[in-house]
Amino acid sequence: MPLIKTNYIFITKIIIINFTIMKRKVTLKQIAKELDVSISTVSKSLRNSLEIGEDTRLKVQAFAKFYNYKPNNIALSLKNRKTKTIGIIIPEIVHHFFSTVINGIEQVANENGYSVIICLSDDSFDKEVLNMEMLANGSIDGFIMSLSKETQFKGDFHHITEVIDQGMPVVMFDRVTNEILCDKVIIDDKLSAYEAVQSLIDKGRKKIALVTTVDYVSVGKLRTDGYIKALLDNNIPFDENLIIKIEDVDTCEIIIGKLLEDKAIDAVFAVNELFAVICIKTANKIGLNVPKDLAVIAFTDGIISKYSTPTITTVSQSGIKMGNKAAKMLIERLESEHEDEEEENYKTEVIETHLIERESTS
Amino acid sequence: MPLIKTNYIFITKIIIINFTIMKRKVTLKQIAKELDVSISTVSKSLRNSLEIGEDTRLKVQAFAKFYNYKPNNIALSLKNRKTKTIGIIIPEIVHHFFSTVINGIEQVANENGYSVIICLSDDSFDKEVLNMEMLANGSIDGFIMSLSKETQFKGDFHHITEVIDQGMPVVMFDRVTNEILCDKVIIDDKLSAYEAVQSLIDKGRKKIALVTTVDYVSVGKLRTDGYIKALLDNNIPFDENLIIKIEDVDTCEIIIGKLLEDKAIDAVFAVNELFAVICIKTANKIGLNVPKDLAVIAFTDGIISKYSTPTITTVSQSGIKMGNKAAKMLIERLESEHEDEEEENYKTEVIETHLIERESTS
DNA sequence: TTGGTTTACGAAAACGTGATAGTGTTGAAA
DNA sequence: TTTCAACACTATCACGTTTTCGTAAACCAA
Repeated sequence: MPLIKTNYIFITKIIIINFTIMKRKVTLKQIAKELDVSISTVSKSLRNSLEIGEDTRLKVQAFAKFYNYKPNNIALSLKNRKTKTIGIIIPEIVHHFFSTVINGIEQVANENGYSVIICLSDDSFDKEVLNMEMLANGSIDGFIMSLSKETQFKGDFHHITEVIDQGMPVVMFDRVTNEILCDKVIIDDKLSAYEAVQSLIDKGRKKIALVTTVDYVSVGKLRTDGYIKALLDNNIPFDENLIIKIEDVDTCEIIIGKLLEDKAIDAVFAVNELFAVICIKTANKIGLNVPKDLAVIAFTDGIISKYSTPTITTVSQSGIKMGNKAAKMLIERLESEHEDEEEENYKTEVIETHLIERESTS
Repeated sequence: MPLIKTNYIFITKIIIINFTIMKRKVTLKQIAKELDVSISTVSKSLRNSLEIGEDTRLKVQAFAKFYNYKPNNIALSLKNRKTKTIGIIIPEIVHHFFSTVINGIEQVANENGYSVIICLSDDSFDKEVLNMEMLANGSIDGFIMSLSKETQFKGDFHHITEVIDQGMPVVMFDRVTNEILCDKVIIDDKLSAYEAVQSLIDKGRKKIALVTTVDYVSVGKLRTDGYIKALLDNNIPFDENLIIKIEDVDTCEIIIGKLLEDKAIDAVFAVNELFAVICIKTANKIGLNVPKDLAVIAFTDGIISKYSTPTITTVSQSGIKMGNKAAKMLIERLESEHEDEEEENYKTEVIETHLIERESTS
């Protein structure tokens, strides 16, 4: 039985080596040297190539298994010219929506053997550019990103154009721009806002205020549009004074307080749950009862809405779904790119939203 | 003026090339070919080597700049045997504390030219092992991780020992284990819990309940210990019935409700803010006023505590600081490892906590 | 024996980079 | 004129893989 004999020799050998090269990562070269065969033979054996005789193949496999050989990812990336890694660029991570999207991306990425590498722009244009350049130099196969506020404000997207021109696919989500042609995953911000406001009107609210962001934040603008449209469609006079645009969260309480001095206001539509909860707290302070005197509805369903008192009715945009979709689109493009070069049929996927009714409206 | 002449020729040349090789990433080889010099010359020119004549050097630099040449990260990683990438393994990302830590890690990493690659274990042992194996094959230089619940439950840390044995540094934070020797960043869970409970006692609370996690979650256990010690030190009889261990968040409301039936309970110490806010809501439901009838204090300062009604007094553990520290420790080890091999002086850093007093106690 | 086909393996290239070690030309000192 | 150094550049290797191509040896048929 030659096989057993081989194994025996092989095992004694291992023990000796074990003391010399310790537990450090083994390479094909080391295995080849130890077993006195060529690197090619080792490589082929491990991929079960029929070119290699059974004896050698099994010997190599046993040896590799013992040493827990795993191909070096970096070497593979270099050779294959793909890293199986997705780069994610988002404004911030301590943020329920964004972390949910990451979660969604990671799920799909993992299922398909991809890793995710995350960079934060901190809503800064420069950091966004820097991070993208860093990742674009071979570290990743494609981007999934949401624009920083500053980038949206400046309207400068050259860094994105650049990576796309280099043949690196980009999928944008949530905060997107029309100026870049690429795959996108969004919600219908305008329609969702419209429906939210409509629901307030349906509940008999007459004077609805809007607490939104500054206009250059794309989603803020769109939600504002939806709000206005809902009013007009219901023949409600649209009043500029009922719209406040928050630039700085830290000081918004005062502005909101001023807004609520108008006691005729019986509802507030806020473009995010932070604004909403601040509205509620401010309202409480000046003696208003939510929802009796003031109904509040927020965009983006997060942790705050669920645990605030009263709980807040929200427009839920599933970050998980957006992340899933974005990852799917990116991976699909990455894997298909080999067949047909640059068939630029970019898609924009719209993820459905729905209203989660809670205590703050009723 | 030969320089200008050179530049002229060079520019016209570029335009032609521009049409042929498009905007794709340029390599040293391509530049070398176009300028009819060797790869070494190009490489050296770009690193401003004095070996290369000024003419050639400037020419190459101009060409490279025009084409926006950037060295390929993967090639560099392979060559230098380091990736300048940190692997982060955490249980979940849609979680205020963990995302804060990531933020902290990313800050320091970025400052030092490192990227972060994030994997989620979803509190599953298998996913944790899989992710670590994936990253350990060359993708990263070191790990920063917090153990999954299941890993803590099983007490199986072989995957971590393995990467450490391979010479890959690991820094653990928050959910750590004594069974692994490595750098760690923690807070003094026991002491912090002790102080929180003491503060309740100082405010005259007599019967303090504890809402905690199951024991195998290391931090939950430690915080429980602190709670008990504070009681005993104040000669308050310790009552098993006042401690409830939550396994499943979804059903905890009922258990908490049952606990609060004991009207003598005048304070609750919860090991996280989610438990705390649920306590408050449950208390309100059964007619208790927080903080008058029931004081509530929570571990971990997050978004909920800040915006809940009433706002919640918390023990703040700065995720940012923990992340900063963890990243610093890892990078320090990575950069020093070359000098002295394997000088295993592992440290455990304790990050300070402090009590943030809000409305839920007073 | 010859010619051809398997079998079983090895050599070498390629991915992109940077470092080490050459190499040929020029100029100057001896 | 020889020698040696400075200059300006090139060749080669290594990092760890996979893959293509090549080639001995063995086998088989004619």
